[in-house]
This record gives sequence, C-alpha cells and structure tokens, in this order.
Amino acid sequence: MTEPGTVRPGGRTARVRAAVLEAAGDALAERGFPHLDLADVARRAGVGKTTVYRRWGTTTALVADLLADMAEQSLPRTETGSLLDDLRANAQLVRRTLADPRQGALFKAVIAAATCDERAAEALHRFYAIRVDEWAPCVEQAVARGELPEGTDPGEVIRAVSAPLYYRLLAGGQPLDEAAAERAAGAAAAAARAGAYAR
Amino acid sequence: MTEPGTVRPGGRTARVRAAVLEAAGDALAERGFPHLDLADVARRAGVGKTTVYRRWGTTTALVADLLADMAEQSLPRTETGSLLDDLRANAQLVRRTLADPRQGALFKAVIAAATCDERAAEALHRFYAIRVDEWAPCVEQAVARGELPEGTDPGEVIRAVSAPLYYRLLAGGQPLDEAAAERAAGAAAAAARAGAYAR
DNA sequence: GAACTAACGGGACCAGAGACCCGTTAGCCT
DNA sequence: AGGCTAACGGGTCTCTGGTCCCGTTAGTTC
Repeated sequence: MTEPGTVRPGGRTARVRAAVLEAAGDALAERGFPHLDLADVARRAGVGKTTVYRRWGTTTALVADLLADMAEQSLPRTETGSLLDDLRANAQLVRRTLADPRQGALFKAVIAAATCDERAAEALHRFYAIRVDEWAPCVEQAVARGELPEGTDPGEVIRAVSAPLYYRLLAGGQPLDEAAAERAAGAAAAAARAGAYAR
Repeated sequence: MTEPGTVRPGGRTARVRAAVLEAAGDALAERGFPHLDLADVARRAGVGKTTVYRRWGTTTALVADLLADMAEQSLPRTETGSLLDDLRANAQLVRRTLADPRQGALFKAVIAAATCDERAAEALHRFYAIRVDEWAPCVEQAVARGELPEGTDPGEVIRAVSAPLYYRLLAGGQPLDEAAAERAAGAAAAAARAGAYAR
C-alpha cells in the first residue's frame, strides 16, 4: 500500500496540502503545539478531518511536513562585502522573523514539537542546516579575504549569530530588539576573528 | 477560598508535592510535555488523581511549580580565578546537564511547556535569571581585574556561554560534546574581551 | 471524453482525559 | 490527647480528540 497523496500529487491533493499546512501554521502560531488538534486544522482548512488524519495521522508528522515546506522557501542572503555587515544582516533577519508575532510563535511551536518527536526534530535540523548552508559562504569569503583565521568553521559562526536570539526567545525572555541582534552579530564576529571557531 | 496546600503545608501535603513533582519530572523526561497527563502523574506518584487536578489543575501549572522547585536547588558555581576557566566550568556544567538523558529531556520538555503558556514561561525565565545571577560574579571579577572592558554586561556573557549549547539541543541537532562546550566558553570570553557585551 | 480508481468527506463510534461528589485520613492547635 | 477541618482519594460521569466505514468527487490515462 502506498502513502496517500503520492500517486496523484497534483490538483486537489496539492490544494488540500497547501490549505492544511497554511491552517496548521495558523493554529500553531495561535495556540502552540501542545494544543494542536488535527480536527481543528481540518476545520480551518475547510477540509474533511478524515483527510487530515489519513494523510498526516499525527500532529508531529504534520509539523514535520510543514517544516519541509518552510525549508523550500528559504530566502536568499544579502551580500555586503564585510563579515560584520553580513552577520548583522543575518542577525536582523533572524530577529525580525522571531519578533514577528505569527512567525515567532510558529517557530516556538515548531521547536516544541521537535522536543518530543524524532521525526519533527530531524525536519527541524534539516531546516536549519539549509539556512546555515545559505549563509555559510559569507564566512568562507571572510576567510578567503584574510579577515578570519584559516580553518574557521563557517556553520559554527552562523549558528553563533542565531543562538543568542533563540536563547532569548525560548529561555531568557529578554526582548528581541535590534540591539540584541547587533550584539549577537558583533560577538560572533569578534569570537571568529579571535579564532574561537577554528579547529 | 484559599488555594489547597497553603494552610497546612507540612507533613502529608509536602510529601504529596514532592512525590508529584518527582513523578512529573519522570513523565516529562520520558514522554515530553505534549504527552504529559495529570492522571498518569498521579498514578506514578501513588497519589489520587483528584489531588493532582485540584492542586495544580493544568499541566502548565504543574510545570511552573516544578520549575520553581528546580530553581531552589541551584548548585553553586566554582571559582578558578580566571575568566576563561570560570566560563569553561560553567559551559561544562551546562553541557553535562543537557547531555544527561533525563535532565536533557526534562529541559526540552520544560522549554516546550514555556512556548505555549505565559506562566510556565515566566517560571522558566525566573529559573534562568537565578542561574545567571549565580554566575555573573565571575564576570564582574574579570572586569575588576581589568580582564574585560568597563561596562561589560555580566548576564550577557553568561547567557552567551549557554546559548550555543541550547541551540544545539533544540534547533541544530549537533552533538553536545565537550568540544562544543569549550568552544562556547572560548567564544564568549573572546567576544567579551573584544567589548561585544559592553554598553 | 470515458473509465478507472486515488483521494476526499460526512457521520457514527470509541476511548481516555479531566470534572465532580462525597466519604476518609491526618495536620495543626489547644 | 482530642477535635476541627484541610487535604486526600476512590468512583462515576461527561465531553472531546481520534478511528472507522462507506459513499462521493475528481486526477490521470488512453
């Protein structure tokens, strides 16, 4: 037996998937992952709840699919020619995303889902891996320019920019203001220059 | 009407609370917050489920109480006399905690709870505020020694040590090994020395 | 454009989480 | 030590999230 949605992926099937993922995002942003209810998602999407249970089955599978969808729409990075400015652009992008009411709540919810389900966690890791890969070149260029020591791990630098912002969002509770983003970028750049991310 | 447990806080009431919080920690570590079930907690604790529903009512309230309890048992920091070594000690402590199967899962679950409930989020923020306050003096001492620039924000430095480790735990999925902790401490120290956390 | 069948949708059904009632146990105070 | 009553605990009821069945709709292929 094949998974539903794989034999006739076009037309209605695709429309249903789009509507359900959209509705799932809304529900997650509004109520958080623990309150995610597939019947409610079906109602919001204007779709039979049987369909949602059959195609996704569990809330975590739905979140995993939503993450796969989000990963496909990764936005391109900007290029400025200086490491600090590139990292600042990245930090502000992350900050804007997390500070946005809908997006911020959605990311919280998705992370909550990943904490209790292996599949969702994998989908989340893939999502961030794609984001990191998108931005890694700006670190590589800085190494090539001689701004950073040879052997600096690009991924570590990019993650170091995001980490304090996510920490604020999830654990610390401090505001996600522009100053925080500037500090995150500045700290990552300074640490990288000092060779903290070189192997 | 008073809250249950406030008029006769000793004896049985205290025993029940301890048993329930212990059981709640176990349940969270094993199944994660979204699967937290008060009846199950009651069963594990060997306590009537009515009691749990009456005293805590919701899963988020139970988590908030658990966090308050965890905050009270904050362990003292070590002192080494050098900023880098203090931060390394902190990083390794955090790493050990998050890498421990039970503790790590518990922290994940607690963070998941905080993503969808304001009270749980506040309790979590309080917990981390206490931890940060415990460790902030080592940064202040480094400033006094002239190791760090005047005006360095101690809390920011401490949080900068934890942030990459939590990012790994929740978002990135990379292993929480000792090298990661060393890098977190080294990066925070380097950034602090460069004045990235000075106002 | 007709047939074949994947995929959807409504509604009945089931199980388990959470609320409630009321009798029992054991802190706390004198 | 005895009484008052806060707090616990078993049993029952309800209501909602999740499953199943079967008829309907609409991609896909020739």
